[in-house]
Amino acid sequence: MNFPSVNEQMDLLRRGVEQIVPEEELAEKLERSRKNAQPLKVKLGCDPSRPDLHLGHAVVLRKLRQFQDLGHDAVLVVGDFTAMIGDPTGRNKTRPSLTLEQTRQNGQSYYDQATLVLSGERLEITYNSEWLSPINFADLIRLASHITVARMMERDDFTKRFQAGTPISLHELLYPLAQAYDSVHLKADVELGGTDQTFNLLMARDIQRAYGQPPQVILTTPLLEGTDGVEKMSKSQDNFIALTDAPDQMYGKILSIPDALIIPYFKHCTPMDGEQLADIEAQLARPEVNPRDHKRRLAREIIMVYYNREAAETAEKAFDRLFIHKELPEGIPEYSLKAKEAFLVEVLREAGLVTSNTEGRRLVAQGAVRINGEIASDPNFIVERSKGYTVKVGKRRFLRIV
RNA sequence: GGGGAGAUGGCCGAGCGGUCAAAGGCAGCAGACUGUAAAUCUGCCGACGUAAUGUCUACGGAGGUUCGAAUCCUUCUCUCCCCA
Repeated sequence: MNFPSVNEQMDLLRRGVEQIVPEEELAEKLERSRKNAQPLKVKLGCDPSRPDLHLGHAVVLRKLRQFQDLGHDAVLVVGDFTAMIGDPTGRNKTRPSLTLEQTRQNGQSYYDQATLVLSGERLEITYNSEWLSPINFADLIRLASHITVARMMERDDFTKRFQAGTPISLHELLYPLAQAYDSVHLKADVELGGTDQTFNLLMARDIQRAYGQPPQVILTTPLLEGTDGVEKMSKSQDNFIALTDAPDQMYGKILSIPDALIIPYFKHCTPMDGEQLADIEAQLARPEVNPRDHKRRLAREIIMVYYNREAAETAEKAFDRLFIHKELPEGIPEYSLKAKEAFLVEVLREAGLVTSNTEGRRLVAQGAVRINGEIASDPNFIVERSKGYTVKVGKRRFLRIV
């Protein structure tokens, strides 16, 4: 196996990374791996309770991909066992405990989505129930004995919650230990994670040492802000762009991000290098440049990462038609009336455009519903079969009634 | 082990016997404006209902008092604080 030079590897790996702890150790590990022609084992944990991946996840996945491209081995650890604890980083205290079957399904789905970014080669997927489940109480005591309460409470969100008086269950303290033990079991050389994982990743270093292993190097990637520009991208905030979003959806979502996110998104979601980024940044600084044009480019670039150039161009055209020229999009879902006639509002609800009849009425009252281009003002409008209607609700919900 | 406080809509948080589908804020949705940006302004924001001073469901769970309870009582579950 031929690895690029250590300097070359470091240059690439450092890019877009928040922190490498400790950097010299990574260089040493790369050096040794090169000398012995032995790839590094790079670990990334994934949460099987939320199997929907978005651009935020892609930041760290892309970093892992770089390791793969350099010739190292990626290990995805599906935290099916730790999911029973629920990562205390999340605010949700109670997570529905998943059955083994569900975690396997989610794990598979995670894998399918992750390979949109990762290479299928040099990729291993593991489930931590495999080694955590057989651990007995004595093992657990031994494991826990290596860490003091004070050390555990250093973790930012534990401290905060403790001070704020919000409950911390004892088992939550075990989460970092469990995750750390994963690294021991796998003999990980490197572990990747978002900056919110820093504590957990560092914990593994201590535990690995306690078990007589060389500690892993940790590499953290920034948390990408969501489309609202305020909160971190997450499904629960509904500010995400899913990896599996259709090109049209991606395009629309990207164009609605605040301007301040243009650079971060270019940086973390596209293959642009430092020079190209600087160039875009310089252009955006000029008053005569409309940020929208760069946003359009950003949208195309991101779509090209997950689809291809044609898809990007098609999405852009569809967008222009819909929002700039205010024409109808292609592929409007159709709904065939079962009865001879029906209340429009009920049809909308059945078609999933609104969640309740009340919401539908409300929207009609607000002038948000158009029938064949005309604002519908009658909440009791009745649609008749075979008349054919094109209905628009709000800006982006369409339905063709036949 | 003892004492005290608390659990309200997606979240935060007011209410403390009727006028409460529950103030206010955030989030969300819609309209205006625009670059589907941000900011701003306006309206909406449990369900059902053509509409109503209408019906149903809802203030941790279960009972009870009352003409009437988010509000009072009993009990259960959960949480926080102080003392030991």
